[in-house]
Amino acid sequence: MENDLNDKQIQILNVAEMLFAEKGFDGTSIRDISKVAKINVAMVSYYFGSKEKLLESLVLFKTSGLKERLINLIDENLEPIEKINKLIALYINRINCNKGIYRVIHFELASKKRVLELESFNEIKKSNLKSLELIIREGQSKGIFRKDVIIPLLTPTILGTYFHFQMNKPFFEEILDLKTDESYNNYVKTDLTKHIQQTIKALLIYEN
Amino acid sequence: MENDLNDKQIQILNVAEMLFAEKGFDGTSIRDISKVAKINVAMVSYYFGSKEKLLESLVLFKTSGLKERLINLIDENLEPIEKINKLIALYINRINCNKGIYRVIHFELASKKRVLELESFNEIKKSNLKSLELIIREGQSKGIFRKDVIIPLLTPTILGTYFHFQMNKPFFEEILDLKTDESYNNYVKTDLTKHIQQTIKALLIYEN
DNA sequence: GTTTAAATTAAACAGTTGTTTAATTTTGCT
DNA sequence: AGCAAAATTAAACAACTGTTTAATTTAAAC
Repeated sequence: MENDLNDKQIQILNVAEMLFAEKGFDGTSIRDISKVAKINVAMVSYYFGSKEKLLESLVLFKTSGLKERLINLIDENLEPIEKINKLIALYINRINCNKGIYRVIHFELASKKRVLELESFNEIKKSNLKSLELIIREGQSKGIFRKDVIIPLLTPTILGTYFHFQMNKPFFEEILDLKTDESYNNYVKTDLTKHIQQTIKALLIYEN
Repeated sequence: MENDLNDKQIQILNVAEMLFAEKGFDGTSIRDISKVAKINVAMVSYYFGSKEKLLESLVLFKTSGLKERLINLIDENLEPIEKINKLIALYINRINCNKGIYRVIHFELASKKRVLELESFNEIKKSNLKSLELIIREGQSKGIFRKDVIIPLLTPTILGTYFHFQMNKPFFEEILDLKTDESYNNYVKTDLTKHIQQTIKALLIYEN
C-alpha cells in the first residue's frame, strides 16, 4: 500500500473529493477534475491508473485519518451516560469535519454498480460498534441503562439523524431559518448534536 | 400536467426506477433502460423528450401516489403516543414499499448537479411535519409529552434511522444475520419500526 | 554540461453518451 | 380497403467518455 503521495496528487484528490461529493462519481468526468485542479487530463491516469483507482485512492487517503478508534474513552473515569454523550459528540464532529468523503462513501457504497471493497472501513464500523456496546453493557450492569435495547440499531439512529439532516439541507435551511453555511454548521454542532444525545439517553434510560 | 401514461410509458418508468435506484441517474444510460425494457432507444426521447425529463416524469409519477397526507389520524380517538406510533409505522411502511423511488429522490435531490424542483414533494414534507406537530402539541397540552422537544428534528431521527439501515444493508445483513431479502424486510417491518417507535416515545416522555 | 528519469503536454484512440432523422410499421377510423 | 396519425425502427449525429501514445519539458544526479 503506497502512501507517498506528492503535492500534486493530493491536490487532485482534494478536487476529486469535492466534485464527487457534489456531482457523484459518474456525474464527474476526469476532464472536470483536471480543469478545476488545473492539470492535464492524462495526469490522473498517470498518477492513479484509472478513474476507478482514483476513487479507491481517494477513499483510502481520506479514511486513513479516521482510523483511530473511539475505544480510548472507555477507560476514562466518567459515568456511562457521559461516555455516550462524549462518543456521540466525537462521532458527529468527526463526520461533520469530513463531510466530503463521507458523502462520497455514502453514495458510492450504496451503488450496486461499484463494489469498492472497504474492508478496513467495515472493520472501523465494527470496532466502533464494539466500543459502544462496551459502554452500554457497563451502564446496564450498573443498573442505569435498560437491558432490552438493540445496540446495533443505535448507530442508525445516531448517524442516520445526522445524515438525513445534511441530505435535506435546503429543507431544514428554510424551516429552521439557517441561511448561511456557518449557521447551519453551528446548528449541527450544538442543537442537532444535543438532540441526538438526548434521544439516545432517553432511549437507554426510559422505562416502560 | 399530463398524467395519461400508456402501458409502454409506465413500463419504461418502472425500468428506469429500478436502474436509477441501483446505479444512479448518471450511471444509467438510455440504452441500458431500453435494453431491459426491450424497447428502442429513441422511444425514451419520443415519449419523454429527454433523459432529464424522464427523471422528472418518473418522480412525478411515483410520488403522486404518495400525496395522501397523514392528517386523517389526528381525528382518531387514540392517545397521542398511539398516534405517534401509528404515524411512524405508516410512514416507514410507505417508504419501505417505495424503496426505489425514495432512493432515486434521496440521491438525485442531494446532488448539486440536478435542480429537480420538487415543490410538491416539499409541500408533502411540510404537511407531514405539521401533522406530527399537531399530535405532539396535543400530547404536550395533556401533560404527557415534554415541552422542550425540537419537533423538526424528529423527522431526521425517524427517517434517518430507516435510511441509514437501508443504505448499510450489507453491514447489517452480516451483523444481524439477515441473509435473505425477505428476512431483512421483515426485520424492518417489525424490529426496526419498533426501535424507532420506542426511541421517539422515550424522547417525548423521558424527563431530565 | 551531459545524462537519465520523472513530469507534463497535446493529440489521438475507440467506445459511449443523449438526441435526431427519416423511413417503416402498426393502429384506429371511415 | 384506404387513409392519417401514432408507434417503432435502424442509422446517423456530434459531443463527450476514459485511456493511451508519443513528443516535449522539467528536475535530479553525476
